[in-house]
Amino acid sequence: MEPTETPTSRLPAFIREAVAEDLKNGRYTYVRTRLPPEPNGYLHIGHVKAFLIDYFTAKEFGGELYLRFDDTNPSKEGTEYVEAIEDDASWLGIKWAKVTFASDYFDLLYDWAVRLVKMGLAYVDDQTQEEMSASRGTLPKGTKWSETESALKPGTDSPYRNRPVEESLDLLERMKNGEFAEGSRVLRAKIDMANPNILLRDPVMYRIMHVHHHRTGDKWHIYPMYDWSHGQNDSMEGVTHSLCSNEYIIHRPLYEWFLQKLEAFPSRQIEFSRLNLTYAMMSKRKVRKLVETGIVSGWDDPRLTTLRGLRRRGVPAEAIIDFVTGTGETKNDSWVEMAQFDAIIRDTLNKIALRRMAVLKPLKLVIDNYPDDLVEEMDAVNNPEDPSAGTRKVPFSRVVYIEQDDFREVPPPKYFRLFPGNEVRLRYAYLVRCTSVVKDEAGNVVEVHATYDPATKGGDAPDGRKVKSTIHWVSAQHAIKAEVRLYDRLFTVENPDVGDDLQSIINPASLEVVTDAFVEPALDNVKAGEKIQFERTGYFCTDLDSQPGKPVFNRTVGLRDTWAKINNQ
RNA sequence: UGGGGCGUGGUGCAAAGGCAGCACACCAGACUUUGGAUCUGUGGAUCUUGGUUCGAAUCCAGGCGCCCCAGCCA
Repeated sequence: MEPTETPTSRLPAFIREAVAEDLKNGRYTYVRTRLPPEPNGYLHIGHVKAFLIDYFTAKEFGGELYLRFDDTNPSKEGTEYVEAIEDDASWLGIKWAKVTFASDYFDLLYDWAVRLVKMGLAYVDDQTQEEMSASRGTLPKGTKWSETESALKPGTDSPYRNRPVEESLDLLERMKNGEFAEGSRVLRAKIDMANPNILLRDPVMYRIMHVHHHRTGDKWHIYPMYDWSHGQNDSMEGVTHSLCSNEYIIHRPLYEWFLQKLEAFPSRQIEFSRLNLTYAMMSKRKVRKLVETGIVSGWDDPRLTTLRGLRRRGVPAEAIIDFVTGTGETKNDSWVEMAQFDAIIRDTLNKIALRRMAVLKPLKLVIDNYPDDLVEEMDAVNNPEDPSAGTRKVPFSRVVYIEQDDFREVPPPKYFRLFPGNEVRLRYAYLVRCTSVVKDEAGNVVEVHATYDPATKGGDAPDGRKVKSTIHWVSAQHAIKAEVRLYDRLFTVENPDVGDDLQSIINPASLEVVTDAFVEPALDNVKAGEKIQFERTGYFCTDLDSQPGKPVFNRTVGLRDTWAKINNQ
């Protein structure tokens, strides 16, 4: 029996310790976490870390997880994203106790805001956006922090800051009812315009938006800001631990201020560092631009690190989870190398992918002494890593296709594959020796001739002689034509999130479409999403574009290629 | 002359005052019916200065570096 993995190995130590301590000292008697995606785009690998931490924290402590959509900005959000996010998260294997929405709490949240106004802790401000920005006591955009001493400068109070409570109450009600134009007024918390933490300089709670909401329709004309929603929703739902990325550290004092003033259930915010992956684009805005400008084929383009893209490329959910949890979670800013992700994908696929033979760049090999009309069924292993995957028959005949790369008329040093006079093994078939080549007028090799040793059926020589190389092949008369999409990294730079000229950082070789590959007959009827290893080439996955008799394969990741390294030296 | 966070090989993570270890990457070799997988080995790190201590990556003080914050985004 395999030892089952302890759930503790999936959680960052500092979070586990903090939660355990809260339980031990009675701060909480149970654990509840929440997953707070904004339904304004598709999930990418950067989100997975937060998902997993929330999920495993709840799981490890016998608590529960809520999936709560942060739908506080209807101008950017929509139902299609809600469905896609639920679908992607389910695919990852994440389970939640229930689905909620920030908008479920709009009524209660409004009541809480009224309470704060009545307590003299919030007020309606009539300043323009520019006035507010100027009075915050900071410098215009573009100024470097270090270039100024004015960052010290406290903000100045709004002229509306001390208006009567009754007046604020009336204006807030009318804001809610849609009586005022967008941008004309906001509700602000009354905290401290001189606070060194800018978020505490009377933050905006509600802004006016005459926008249709995908769940509440036209009921509301004001919508809450993140800071005046997230913590309150956590509290309303009885969330104990609100886990988020480091960028929210400076929001924590505000998070706590609201809950203390309202004497509400004291949810606790704990932060961790977000996942940065080299060569991956994490900015939703920029990914959207890639999709909209047609640089990629859609949100599920296999070159994207969206969950949908990874899924279509053939990356198993298990590999994503192992990768993200395996990178370890700390508060350190970090950049994980894409190579590490590739290694885990290979590792996962190595155990489960069925082996098949496929020739991507075909070269005809004629075995002159093999009978013209003979076809033999060769026994081939489906997965050497997993005997239970069984074997299959592969037809062999006089003319086969081999990879162009597996033949050189003039072999470079350390090249062990086919060249005139050399003997190699055709995998699971025979030892063959190259006898001659046929060239076209331009001098290109278009056909290779060889002879086979009938005593070596299956690949072993009775006299015990060894060959240095085994190459794969597909019988020409049995071959199935296939399209193969060779994906490579989308960007030429490690951090594609900086800069705005997308076109200049796109890897022109990120997709090579091979339309006339040949694959063995066993690949005729594979269902979409099937994980296959093309022997000696890489891991592939059948694409949803596959048609009967015309399969399409995506390269998930190449095999580790020692020859490529030798070749480069 | 603002506030906050973070500093361990190339990258990511361990080591909770006691031999600085693991994975990926890199290099060398063994084995191999995938130049895959597997196995073995090499090289390489505690930001810095001082202090406490028999002993410091770990504790203390100063310095340095990187990151986040001035949306009516989340």
